[in-house]
Amino acid sequence: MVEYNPFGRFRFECADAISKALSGIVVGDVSVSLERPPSGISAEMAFPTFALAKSLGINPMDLALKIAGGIDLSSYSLIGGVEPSGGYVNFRVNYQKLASLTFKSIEILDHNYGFIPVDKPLRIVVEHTSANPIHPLHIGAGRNAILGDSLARLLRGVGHKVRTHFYIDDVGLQVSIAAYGFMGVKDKVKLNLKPDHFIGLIYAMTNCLVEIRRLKDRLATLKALQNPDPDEISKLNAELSEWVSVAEELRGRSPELFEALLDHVNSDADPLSSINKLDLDYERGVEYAKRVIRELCSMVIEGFKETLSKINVHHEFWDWESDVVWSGDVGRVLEKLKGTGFLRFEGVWVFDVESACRSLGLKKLFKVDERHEIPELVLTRSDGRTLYTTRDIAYTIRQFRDADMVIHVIGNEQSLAQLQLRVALACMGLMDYALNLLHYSYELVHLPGFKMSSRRGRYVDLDGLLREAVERCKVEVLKRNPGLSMSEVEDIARIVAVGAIRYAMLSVSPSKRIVFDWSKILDFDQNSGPFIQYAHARAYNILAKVDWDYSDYDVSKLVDPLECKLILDLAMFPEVVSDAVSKLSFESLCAYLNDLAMDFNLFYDKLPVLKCTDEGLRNARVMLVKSVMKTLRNGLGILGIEAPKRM
RNA sequence: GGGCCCGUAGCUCAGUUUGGAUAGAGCACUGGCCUUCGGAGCCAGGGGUCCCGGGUUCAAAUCCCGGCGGGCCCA
Repeated sequence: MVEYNPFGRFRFECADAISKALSGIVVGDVSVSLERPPSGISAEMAFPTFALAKSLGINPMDLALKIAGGIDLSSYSLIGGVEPSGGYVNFRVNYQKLASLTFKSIEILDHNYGFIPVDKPLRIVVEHTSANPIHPLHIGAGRNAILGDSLARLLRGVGHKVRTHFYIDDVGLQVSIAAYGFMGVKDKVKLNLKPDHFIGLIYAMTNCLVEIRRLKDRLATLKALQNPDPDEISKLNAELSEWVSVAEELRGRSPELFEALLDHVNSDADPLSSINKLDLDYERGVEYAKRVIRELCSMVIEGFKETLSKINVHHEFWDWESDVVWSGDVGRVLEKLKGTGFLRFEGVWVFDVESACRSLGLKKLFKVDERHEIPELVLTRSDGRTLYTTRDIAYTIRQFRDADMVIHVIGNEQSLAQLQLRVALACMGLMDYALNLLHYSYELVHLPGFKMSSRRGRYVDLDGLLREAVERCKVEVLKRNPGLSMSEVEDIARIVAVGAIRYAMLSVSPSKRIVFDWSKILDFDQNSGPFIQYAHARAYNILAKVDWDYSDYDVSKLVDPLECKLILDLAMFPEVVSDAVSKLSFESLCAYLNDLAMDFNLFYDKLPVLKCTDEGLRNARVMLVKSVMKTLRNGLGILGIEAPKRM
């Protein structure tokens, strides 16, 4: 017999036993809510009688006694015992029967163990990472990518049809700044850099030079006045000197590139308007602009793909924001919104989100406090260019073409824009979309000491983080596996490093900001990816030495508390996964896998498998180890962490 | 000024959606285990006004109201 959810089976039996026992005591249905007793209580499931006792006007202890006495254990297979304790009815599980059911289920379900199939599979779009294509992915984008990728793995696991999308934000001023610089140097300077790093440097330098130029021009204009405002002059000077020091920093990274860009900017009478023109031309689809910006973005995206694949992240679709604009979708969205009566024109088009919410009664639907006035959204610039959120409305509608649900994995700072987006959809009569769009919000990664700033070229990039982590792991792998070839060492080190990084990102709630700390990410002790991977490798190596037929195993001999704990852990895995699905979060799953690894290490230390002299017990332990190995592997799979055979 | 998020051991965090028995991990700290299937391991120990104040309840870290502190967004 196969059971997708062995512990759930036990839970069901307990609830059934309670209901049957209650039918002799209470009339009518009572909802039976069971809970896990705290450690220290020797029971696996408990029913608190307090609420029911109160409604019946009797003492909880008496009620618990009465219920426990009314349960006939003979009709249940997994319940090993029942007893009243205070106001609780406590159930003990029959470990041997649970083990038998669990082992068989894991054996047969194998890679699918843990995933209880959903009744109705949905078509779900997960859009994640979507970093600006003008600099390398930094550590914050890494958090986004790892969360989004794991969400996709989790949802696929239980049967949803998931598509992952990367939204290439190639429209907008920042890309135009990078492209402006790129145009001036692309045929002159060749650096031996990964393309995204090369463009990142061009972007930071160009932005810096243009800023300095802008500030100098402003100062000159200001000083030419009759009565210049001294406060403003000193403010501009302060800004200028900050950018000058940024320039020094950047020049040091590549003097050749810096000088070339400096020439380029200096030879232009008005760099800012050149950039604005490029931006406008790109949005209009003018050929030269298309050529240069697409070339630049494609280079960066090649770099992204390389980086992402190293941390086991892959996107199926790469959508260009410009395609949405050029297709006319954005224009149609704007027209449609104008027809709703919630737009007004004051040089630019403004969307009155608050009155839209009020007349359509959206606040309750979107769980926004009625008293909260939602700020309006500016949709266009004065020259007709659209703004980011406007384009995002059109893009979201596209995402829904072939999907029941769309998940946007985007930082917490975008929560207002994402709310305004939902309101816009609702106004356009797309209420289904508005309700099935989920902003999966996460806090950014902070760097102690200074603020990360792509505009200033200051960030911790993912490639660097990974390189550092792999180097650190290589030392450890070499120490433990002296016979391996360098490429094997490299492979294992990469697997472990990625395990460490992904676990570090997934084990804390997305709503908590992460303060970046090398020592924490590279800590391979308990509560880390490598700790779990290590338990897997240990289990694998025991099994690799088993060369006999162990199908004749005797679960009744698994009586040691260490064995029982593992059996319980294994049986509970599917409920942990369901919980992750319903909360869309990974913290409990991480904690579970860490516990399972820890419980396995304990067992490993105390109870021999290969050297066990009792044959039936030895074979049962082999089954236990095998089940642990598969469960660890499946759990790590959700987190996008590989389960190594050695490390 | 308004909104969203966060506040639990020296540090990093689970637990809060759905209230339940003695609030859990890891790191760090102190002391132990190297004749054992891999020591990235295991065992023992100390460490708490669950930010504060009210309220609801048989029962509050958890729910409600009011504050305080930090981050972000809008202005």
